[in-house]
Amino acid sequence: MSNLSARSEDYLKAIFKLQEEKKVVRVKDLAQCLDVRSPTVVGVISGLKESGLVDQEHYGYISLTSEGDALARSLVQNEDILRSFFEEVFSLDSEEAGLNACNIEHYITPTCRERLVSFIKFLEICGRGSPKWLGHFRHFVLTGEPPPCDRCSEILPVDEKACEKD
Amino acid sequence: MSNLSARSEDYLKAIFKLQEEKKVVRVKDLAQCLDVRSPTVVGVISGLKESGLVDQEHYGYISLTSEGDALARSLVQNEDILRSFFEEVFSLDSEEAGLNACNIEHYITPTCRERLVSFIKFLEICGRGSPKWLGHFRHFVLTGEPPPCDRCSEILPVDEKACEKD
DNA sequence: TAACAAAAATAGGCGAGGCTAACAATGTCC
DNA sequence: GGACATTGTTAGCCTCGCCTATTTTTGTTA
Repeated sequence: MSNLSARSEDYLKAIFKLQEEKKVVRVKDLAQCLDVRSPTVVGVISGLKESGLVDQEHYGYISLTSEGDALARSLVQNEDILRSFFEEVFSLDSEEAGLNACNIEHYITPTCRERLVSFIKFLEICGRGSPKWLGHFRHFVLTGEPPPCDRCSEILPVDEKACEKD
Repeated sequence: MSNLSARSEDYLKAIFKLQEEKKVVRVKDLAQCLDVRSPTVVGVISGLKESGLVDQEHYGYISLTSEGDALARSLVQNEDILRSFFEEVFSLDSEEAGLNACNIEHYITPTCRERLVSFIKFLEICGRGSPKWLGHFRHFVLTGEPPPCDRCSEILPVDEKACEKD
């Protein structure tokens, strides 16, 4: 995808996010954010500098090159798509959705990503973000009770209508 | 999850799968399957032996201990769940679904896995594997045309019924 | 401005998971 | 049973991403 290791992508994403919220990014911030020690950051950053994705002057702040920014932005975007999916469809809480999204983001193929986007868009179109069947699924997850559409598709048109109201 | 690196999990899964189809597993088979050289396999396997997950006598065949077998089975099962999801819900072709599943399997949290299982079960219950909305989604993915349920939920009960027939 | 605190960089080490080249064991076939 | 091909192992090296200990630079403050 990006020719970078998963870990380097993590560093790039972290820089991007920190830049948004803090304006300047220091080695120390990154270390804290990624839960590693400063020398580790220095090492990885030096690789990203060589790849032309990151700028930093000696003992100075860290920033993304335009190339690095574009890449980081797309990675973060992928992560956001995944998080939305996990939150909205799978009803994971924000933290767990984020964890899954962050870890998985490196590995999904472009088509898979595209399908995720489509799926979320589909939800929007077909039920303003939450079509009926999704409510049924959430109910199923929480209670284990089979969804009402079960009955619908087995019995009468009358009941189908009832289900739709559900 | 398993306290093992993602890569070690790959080796374990590969042994499990090869064992199913070939009965005996050799270093060479694993090397081919994982696209690495024999010495690499020997190195990783030696770690798995120390962890008590794999058995092998000197210059002999490789097999899973009962512990290794149990672990590998659960990993492969997770992978299968993901593949089903990608194939059935996202309409990815078999190969791409497998690729995503294999790469992602290491990273999903237990709750996320559970939701995947629930989701697939939900599809089974609510439409014998393929409820109407899923057909609509597939159509949406292929053509970009908005799903009919869009119209349904905006207009009249009569049309709702029409949608259900769709 | 000199001293000290904070942050970044360097030096050097470690384990995982790759590799090649060389060597050892095993199996097969005349 | 000896020769040779196949396969597994060992040795030794590399990169990545992590670490601790130490040094260098920068910033602050008396």
